[in-house]
Amino acid sequence: MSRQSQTEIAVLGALSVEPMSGYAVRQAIAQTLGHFWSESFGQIYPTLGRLEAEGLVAPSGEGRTSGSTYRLTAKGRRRLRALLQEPIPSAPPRNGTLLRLFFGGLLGPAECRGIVQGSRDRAAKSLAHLGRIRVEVQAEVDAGDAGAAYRLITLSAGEHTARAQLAWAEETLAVLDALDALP
Amino acid sequence: MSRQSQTEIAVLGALSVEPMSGYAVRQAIAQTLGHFWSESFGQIYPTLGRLEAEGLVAPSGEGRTSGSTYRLTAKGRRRLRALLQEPIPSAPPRNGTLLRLFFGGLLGPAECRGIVQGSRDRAAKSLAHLGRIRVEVQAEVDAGDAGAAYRLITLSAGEHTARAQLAWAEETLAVLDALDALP
DNA sequence: ATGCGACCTATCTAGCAGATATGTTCGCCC
DNA sequence: GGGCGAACATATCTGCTAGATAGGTCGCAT
Repeated sequence: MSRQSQTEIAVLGALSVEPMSGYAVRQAIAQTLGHFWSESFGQIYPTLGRLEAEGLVAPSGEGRTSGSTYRLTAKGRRRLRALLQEPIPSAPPRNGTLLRLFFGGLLGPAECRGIVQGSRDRAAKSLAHLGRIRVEVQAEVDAGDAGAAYRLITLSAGEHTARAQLAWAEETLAVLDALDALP
Repeated sequence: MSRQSQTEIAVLGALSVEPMSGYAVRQAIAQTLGHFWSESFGQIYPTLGRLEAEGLVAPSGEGRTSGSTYRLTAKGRRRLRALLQEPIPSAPPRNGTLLRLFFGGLLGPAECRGIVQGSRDRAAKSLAHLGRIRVEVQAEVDAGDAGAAYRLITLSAGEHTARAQLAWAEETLAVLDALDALP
């Protein structure tokens, strides 16, 4: 039961906040879990169908258009809690930037600089973005939202990672300068 | 041509160091690229077959057993250099730890502590492991190995990431303690 | 001599991302 | 009021990918 269930957690989790359509689930995941999770329609719709067949979610006739809206059932909420407790499948690494830099000797310092600068810029952008979200979530914490504290925790993880990436990129640009200058 | 080619880079890159069998390619990737890359046999063997058909790698009758050993051809080396220059596909996020903590309100602080401690322990272990590799690679740098400087760069990235994860975990454990104590 | 562990080559299943196709509904400008 | 574009919504297909599984060879130690 360990394989799969990752998408299920995300979908059930999204619906645990409020009822919504498949489209809205995708939006919610991209916006609020965006910096550490993603789902595609190709996953969401089959998953919703399966979850409905199992009685974990149910249609809830609402929404702007003809689109069907789903809500979490009591059984679905129990299942979500159970899934959250399951062991965490190891995160697959796969960092394209590092793969290229590892063979950087074939490219030379100049080309590598470009790659590292791209990485630094993305980290800086991400850090700024997370900072903007932080003030929103902090406001929710101050307003007494119990779950907001946990959202702050995941936000903090993103910030730590982005700052680490930034620091590494600056350090690496200096190293590449030295490599370019010396030999 | 952007999709795929990620596995090709890793396989061609491994063979650029020295000729080896498919099994050894997997070993090499797991050992030296392990902290930011992975490949499975299910990917490696079909890829090797395709690369051979394209003339990018060629059998080089050697190796301990009946197993065929592959070497990089001149054409393959050119292809690798070209692939390294291609734009980097965005890294898929998917962090199972953060997915669970985001919905941590459903689990409670105690359960979350366990998840975060696991994350902290993995980071500490990783940091120690990377430190051991660092002394080896540093020795290669001192011995005048030109490519070793780039290996040091990717190593440093792993260390930055692991330290960030460690710092976040410590910070988060304190936050969870506070959540547990107050309400 | 056999049994263990390493080396080595596959193949299959299901998860998954991204692209694509198709249609609906809304707000708004002209 | 009619058309246009943006957001909304559902669905499917392709190919990459991880992990499991299964089979086979070889050297060596007990």
